[in-house]
Amino acid sequence: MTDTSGTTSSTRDMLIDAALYLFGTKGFDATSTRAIADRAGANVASIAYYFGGKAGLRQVCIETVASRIKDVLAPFDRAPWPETPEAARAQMHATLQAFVEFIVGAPAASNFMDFILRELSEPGVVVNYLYNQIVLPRHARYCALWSIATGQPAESEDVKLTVFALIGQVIYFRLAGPVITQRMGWSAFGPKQIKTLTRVLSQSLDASISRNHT
Amino acid sequence: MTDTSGTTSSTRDMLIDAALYLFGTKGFDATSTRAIADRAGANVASIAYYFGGKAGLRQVCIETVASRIKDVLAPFDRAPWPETPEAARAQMHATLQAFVEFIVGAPAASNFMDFILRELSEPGVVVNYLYNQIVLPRHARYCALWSIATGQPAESEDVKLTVFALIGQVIYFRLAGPVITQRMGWSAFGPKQIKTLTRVLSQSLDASISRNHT
DNA sequence: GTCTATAAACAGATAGAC
DNA sequence: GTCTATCTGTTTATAGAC
Repeated sequence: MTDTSGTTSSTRDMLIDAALYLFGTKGFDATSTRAIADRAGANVASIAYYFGGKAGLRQVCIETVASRIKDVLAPFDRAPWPETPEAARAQMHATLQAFVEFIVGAPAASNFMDFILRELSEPGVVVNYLYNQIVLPRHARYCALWSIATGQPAESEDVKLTVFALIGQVIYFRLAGPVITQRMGWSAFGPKQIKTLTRVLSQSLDASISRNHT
Repeated sequence: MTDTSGTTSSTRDMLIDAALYLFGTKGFDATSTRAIADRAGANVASIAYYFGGKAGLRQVCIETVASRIKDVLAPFDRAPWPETPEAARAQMHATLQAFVEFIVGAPAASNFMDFILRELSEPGVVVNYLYNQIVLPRHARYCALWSIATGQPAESEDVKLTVFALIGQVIYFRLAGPVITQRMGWSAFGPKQIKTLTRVLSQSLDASISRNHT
């Protein structure tokens, strides 16, 4: 396997993937460096060698996750800016669908969604980094879309809260996944379930936009 | 202070409160038994004496939280069953308002809301206990209310998911509190902010009910 | 019931051979 | 770059005095 990027990073990447999985499923404090090394098929000392220590590995995990999420969301950020309320509404629906598929469905991205949710609950530099890199620019854009669709001022308290509620719904279906699937009688969030969920949330979005449309 | 219940439980209760706070803010694994004992003004060995160990204390915390939450929600569970769509809609609004005040505002209940959210993310016996004691009976009731308000079948997939989305919004505002208050330019979720949030979520609820009302 | 002292296991970090 | 061996501190749990 030749490495065209210029650096040899096989075990380094293995360590990041292992840490992402273990931090996400068990939590940072509950994960030992030995467990990470074992899962990566590497040695304990390699963590200090590559990342300076456990804390450094966590920081690299955060940056990796932020980078990957930005890659996934990039197409939607580059979508042409809508000029009619109908176009704005359509773009919000498309974005919502992508959100649900990515956040709730996440067959491959499962590792770092769990990681993010764990980090989100403890305030600090981590949350601030994710906030500035991911949340704020996206939230501002969706507020602007909402404004175009409804005519309400984009930076009003009501619009900002409404958009947060919209995002929150999706996040919650991921967070409370086990409880929800049990109640629904589902074994997991498969393609069929994601489709149903997307339809329900889309209807709710439509109802809110219509209601607020002047 | 006389104890009419028959058992002396002062230090025991102090330990539970301390554990609830520390497990909730820092997480179970990141909390040492020494930190719990210090905060409770008790000795490390008292944890083993009363609860058998750290794991036993966690289990007692779970049961305590479930019990307190049921006490808070009891008045709403005992509300008279509505007979008209309008009455059902009104009861859903009242319940939503109570939810927001309790879950997001939670000035006193802050300790065990954080605790719950941490436990919620790791599947196992804990989640199952909370699910059967708290989530399932409440969710079923709200589905029935929704059914009365809209005419849709209470146990349909769409209604169940809609009610989960409704609950999820509120939970999310608690979970992502730091990020949201920062974006809103708020210092915290005070009474004024709670009122604004309740109004926005109520409008969203109304829009969905109206849209689905046959 | 409450405490001190300590045991036994485990954590993260590091030194140095190869 | 990767490994073994080890250092140092901290963890939970427990034995036993009072």
